[in-house]
This record gives sequence, structure tokens and C-alpha cells, in this order.
Amino acid sequence: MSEEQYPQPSNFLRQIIERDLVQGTYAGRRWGGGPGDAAHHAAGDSDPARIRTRFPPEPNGYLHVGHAKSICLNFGLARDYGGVCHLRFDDTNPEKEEREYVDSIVDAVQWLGFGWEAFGHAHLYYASDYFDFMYRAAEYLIEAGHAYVDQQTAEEMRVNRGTLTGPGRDSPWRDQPAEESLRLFRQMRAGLHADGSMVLRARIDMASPNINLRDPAIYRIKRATHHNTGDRWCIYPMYTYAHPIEDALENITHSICTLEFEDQRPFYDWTLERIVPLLRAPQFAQAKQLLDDIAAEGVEARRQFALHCRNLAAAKPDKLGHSRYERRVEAMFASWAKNPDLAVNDADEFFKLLREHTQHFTPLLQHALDESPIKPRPNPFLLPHQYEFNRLNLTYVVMSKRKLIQLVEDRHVDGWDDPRMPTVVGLRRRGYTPQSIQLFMERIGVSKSMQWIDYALLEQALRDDLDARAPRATAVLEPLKLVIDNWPEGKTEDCLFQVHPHLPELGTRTIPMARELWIERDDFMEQPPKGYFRLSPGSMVRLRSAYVIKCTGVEKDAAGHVTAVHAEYLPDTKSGTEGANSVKVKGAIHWLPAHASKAAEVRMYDRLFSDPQPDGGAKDFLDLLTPNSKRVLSAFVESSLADAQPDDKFQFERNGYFVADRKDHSAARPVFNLAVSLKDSWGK
RNA sequence: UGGGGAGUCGCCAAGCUGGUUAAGGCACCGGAUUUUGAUUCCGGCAUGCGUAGGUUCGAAUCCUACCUCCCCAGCCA
Repeated sequence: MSEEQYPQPSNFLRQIIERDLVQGTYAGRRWGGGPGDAAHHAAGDSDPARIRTRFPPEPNGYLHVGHAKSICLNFGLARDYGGVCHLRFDDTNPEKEEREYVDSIVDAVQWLGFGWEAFGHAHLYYASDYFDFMYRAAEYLIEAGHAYVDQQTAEEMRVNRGTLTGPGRDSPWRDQPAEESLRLFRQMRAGLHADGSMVLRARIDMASPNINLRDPAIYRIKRATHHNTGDRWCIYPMYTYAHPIEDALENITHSICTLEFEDQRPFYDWTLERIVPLLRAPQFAQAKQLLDDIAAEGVEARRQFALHCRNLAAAKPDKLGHSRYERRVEAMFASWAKNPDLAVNDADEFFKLLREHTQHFTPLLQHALDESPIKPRPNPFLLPHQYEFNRLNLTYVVMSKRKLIQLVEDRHVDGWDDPRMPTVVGLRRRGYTPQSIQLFMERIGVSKSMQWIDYALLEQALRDDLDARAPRATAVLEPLKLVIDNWPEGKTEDCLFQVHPHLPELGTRTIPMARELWIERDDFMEQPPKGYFRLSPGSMVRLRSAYVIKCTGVEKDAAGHVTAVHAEYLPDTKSGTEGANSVKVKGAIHWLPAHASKAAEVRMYDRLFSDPQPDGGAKDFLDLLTPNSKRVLSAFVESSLADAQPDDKFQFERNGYFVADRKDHSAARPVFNLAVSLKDSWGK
């Protein structure tokens, strides 16, 4: 795997993947054609996907630009490394989830330019389809002494969890016999207990400095109709328990999530390591074989592997549990610490214990094989690993679901797809292209440090994308009448415009010049400041693709507002003719004929918030809303725009990029949204 | 105060198995071209890598101490 093969900028995730590819970490995987346990996959061929990633949204709301980063990352990595990215709905909490959101997420991911069809399969999955396996695994954990049913109230559990600095207290139910927990758990499933009356908990360590390891809840009773499984279940697994299982069943190699889940990773590993005998049954047999092989290699191999395991257990004490087999091994490790030579004497017994009671040692074995410094040993378990990246923070927007909902419900915006919203549907309606969003994500990169990205960067990515390909058009947004007094009444003359200045193959369009025109109100000033290139009394300016004109006067209403501007044109200065450059002018303004332009509604959008971090600190984000962030203008557009279809994007020259509104635009009633203004070093 | 992360130019971000002139993007500042004050093009932009020590011929990269910021105490995800 040479560097030249991967021209993309390096980041820590790419390095991890490239390392795994080089080392063949996941080379031995088989794929059963769909998600399933190892027996299912063992029956399939070797996995055609070199890596598998996943985008796992909970279908409880609309996706926003933060999700888009995760989508671009996960699907992008899979695409770049010959892998597959699964779209998986993490639907383990029926109270919050709805079919409507599933549909909108499917739509959003596709629109962003990604798909989950690969190697003849549509990799779209639901965590809820794995409930049976999750339940089986839970019973297995109970039987193995790794989980118990707790009848404390939620409040008692909270109190007994301890604090950030102080340890928790064991539940009175923690040491009840496995049979009793199993009986209760089955009753929970059968619906014999009230919601909230008991919960299944992993049995780990109530004194762990990592609070997530203080016997986390893994199943709760919740009578709610699930969008996918209906009323089949009244107990539902918790995310922390369900997620690693989902990944493992789907053969995910790199499970990539945001930084706040870092503390959760030890539990992710804990879960998979404990259920290896169930999850990876055929590989489990392979692991026993591997132990036999090592043992057969001789005294030195045995000694090395045993000491490697000891060192690992010393570094990660949680890899060893409390069964009597594990306690025996623990005792051996302790004696070897004092005298490594003892390892030689104990090696036979050590291997015998591991070989005959492998199910107790899967956590230790998993890590020993994963990080074998002695001699590369294939790790048959092929468990997925979790990696975390920095979440996107964008200035001038809010991204928390609660706040987004409030904006919609309190009618500060016109809906989830309001062009000012940072939702994917909002960006789409605003005129953002999938390419611009992908470009933005490439530019901001990914790392593990906190990132605050200026909203302007998103806008610039849109400009860069649209500048290269959007057809040009003329629109006069705030019209002011211009009368060319020396132009004959009734005369018109076609003026030629390029559709795109750098893409001549896109052709030309014409706009007829006439006596009465519309120009932009901003393009005239009665008392111009220094450096103003446009029209003012006595000044000359070019009408784009037409003639140079000289301003001769203004009309005003009773209040003194300018109602019309008068000018005379210089007949020999038409663009494209010999005399075009006979008169040099600094400014060129755009215009439209009053008799042949189309009226259109143009919606001008500003940032929703005027504070760079409306989400931060003690501020009330609603106090920081930009007043009038939406302005509706009655504008004129060139008549060729009558053919514009909803979602079509244009550069309105000298103004910015606009999109025909995907909901409201029609030929009869054209409606355009400002996507992003042109860069303006003068400052309108 | 426990645990887990992170600190490289205004904003991102490479580099971090010690030796490069500390990549690149965005922003910004010059200048050229321009009938969009747009685009494009050229040029500029960290003697410096959170701070202080140390190891070394040589440190952003290794060691020590300290500082700052973020995350964690749901039967949410």
C-alpha cells in the first residue's frame, strides 16, 4: 500500500485503515451476504469489502450539517479504500423514533451523493432487526455471571453510582444467583413487570474511575410501539450495549463516532469480548486451535505468550474477570511478576486453563492476539474497533436538536427545510449542492481536537463549486428606472451575453436594449463616496454587453427619493464593436429592459444568528437571532429564466448564486432563493 | 477533586518510529488580467509548534513538571 495510492490528505483515520490494510488485520473475514453471527458469515465467501464502516443515525429527527460530516467521512473512507459503508438505523428507543425520519435520512444521504448498494447488496439495516440476537447475548451474559437484574429505582441507581471523584456502591441485587436474574429477565421480556421497575445491568465494577463501567444498564422495560418491530418487544437494549453488537453482526471493521463516545469504548470492547463464544462461534474454535498451536511450538513460545498475556493483564486489569479459572491465572501472573522463570513451570497449566475454559479468557485472548509483539498471530475474532473524531462546530448556527426544534415550533423559521436552517434539507433548499458540502468537509478535515469552523468556509465552498458551473443570468433585485433619453422610443437592440465566461460551450443568451431600463438601486448614488465606480450625476458607466452611458439627471418624488435616473448613451461604444473601447470607464453595471423582463420573488437570506456562538455559555440563543434574516424582494429577472426548473442554480451576475425554490418556484410565479452572495471587496 | 481526550499561523490541518527550508486549505495583504468591484493568475503570510526545564551533535517530534480547553455521574443516542 504505497502512499501514492491514497492522494487524499492524511488523517489519523486514514492511517489506521491503511495500517490495518497493510497488516491484513481484517483479511480473514467472511461475509454471509447480510448481517449475522459468525456461523452465518462463515458459510459465506471471503468478504469482498476491504473495510466496512457505517453511518448509524437514530431516526429521531432531521439530519444536519454535523451529520453530513459523519456521512462524508464514513462513506468517503469506504469509497476510498475499496470498502462498503452501511446505512444503519440505530433504533433502540421506540419512544423517539419514527418512520418519517427514516425516510428523510435515506433521502438526505442519497442526496449528499452516497449509496449503500455494493457487491450486489443494499446495505441498509436496522438495529431493531438484531433484537433477537441481542436478547440471546443478554441471557448468555447473565448465565456467565456478567449481568444481573437490578430492582433498584432509577433514583437509587443514580445515588449508588457514586460521583466523578467517589466510587459507587454495589446494588443489593448484584450478587443474586444467575438463575434468579435469568428468571426475572425472562419475566421482563414476557411483560410481567412494570416499566422502570427493574433493569438488566452489566456486572463490571461499581468503583471504576470510568463511570460508564459502573454496571451500566443494558436493557430496560419500555412499553412502546416500535416503528419496525411493533409491539413484539417490551424490553429494549441500550445504545451502549446494542451498538457494538450491531457492528459485529454487520462485520464492521472501523466503527467511527464522535469524541464524546471515547469513554464508552471500554464498554464497547467489554461487550464484544464477553460474547465472543456466542458471536464468533467458529472463530472461537479457531482460537482454541491457535492456543494448541502455540503450545505445540515449544517451551519458548509458551513462555513468551504467557508473559505477553501477563504484561497485558497488568496494563489492563479489567481483561481478567473473577471466575475461579481467571483467579488461578491471576495468581500465576502475580508469582511471575516476582520471578519470570516460574512462567516456564506454569506454562502447561496456563495453556490448559486457557484451552479448556477459553470462554472465560476471551477478553484477555482478544487483546493478546490483537497486540502480539512476539510473532504476528492472526486474531481470529476479527472484532470491530471504535475510533472517535472531532464533531463539527459551525459558527453562527445552532445544532442541538432541542434548539432546532424550538426554532421550528416557535416559527422563527418556516420549517425544517427553511433555507436558513443548518439541516440537510435546509441547505438543499438554500441552494447548496452535494458537491459543495463534500468539498467543505474535505477542506475542514478531521482530527481529535476541538474544531470551530467559520460559517464563511461553508459559503466559500458553495461559491467555488457554483462558480465553476452555474449558468449566469441577470436579475435586478431592487429596481430603479433608468431612461436613456437619446434612445429612440420603441427601438430595441439585442445584446449578447455568455452563459458562462469560462465555458463558451454553454452558449450565449440575448437581452434586448431599450429606452427604459431597470438598474440596481445600489448602482446609482447621487453623492458617491470616493472610489465609487458606478452611476452618479455626470459619471459614465458601461451597461454590460451594451453601451457606455453618461448620467444626465434624476427624478425625485416629494420626499426627495430618487424615482428615476436619466442618461444618454454613446452610440459608438457597443460591446463587441470596434468602438467598444474608445471610451474607458471603470464601472460596468447590469440592466434589464423594462418592457421585456420577468417579475420574480427573490428571497434574500442573512445568517439566522448574529452571534458567532449562539449555542455557547449562558446566552439565550433566541436573543441572538438576526432581525429580518429573511427579506422578500420584488425583482426582475431576464426572460430566459422563465424556463428555470425548481432546484436550478444560477449566478445572478454581480449579485450572487441563486436557486429556484424547490417548493414554491413555477414558471408562472418564479421564486429564487439567495444561496450565497458573490464575494465583494467593495462592500455593498 | 476521579477518569478519558486535546493543545502547530486569525480558522482548520499535515508533520509527531528525532535530522524536511514547519505541508496544504480557508481568511488576509500586495500586484497582473478582467465589460461580474466576481473568477483566474502571480507574490506575501509561524526563527515558531500551550509553558518551563531536561536528554541529544540535532527536538514540534523523546523525558519531566506545570498550564489551558473539551467530554463523562440517562432506565437517551
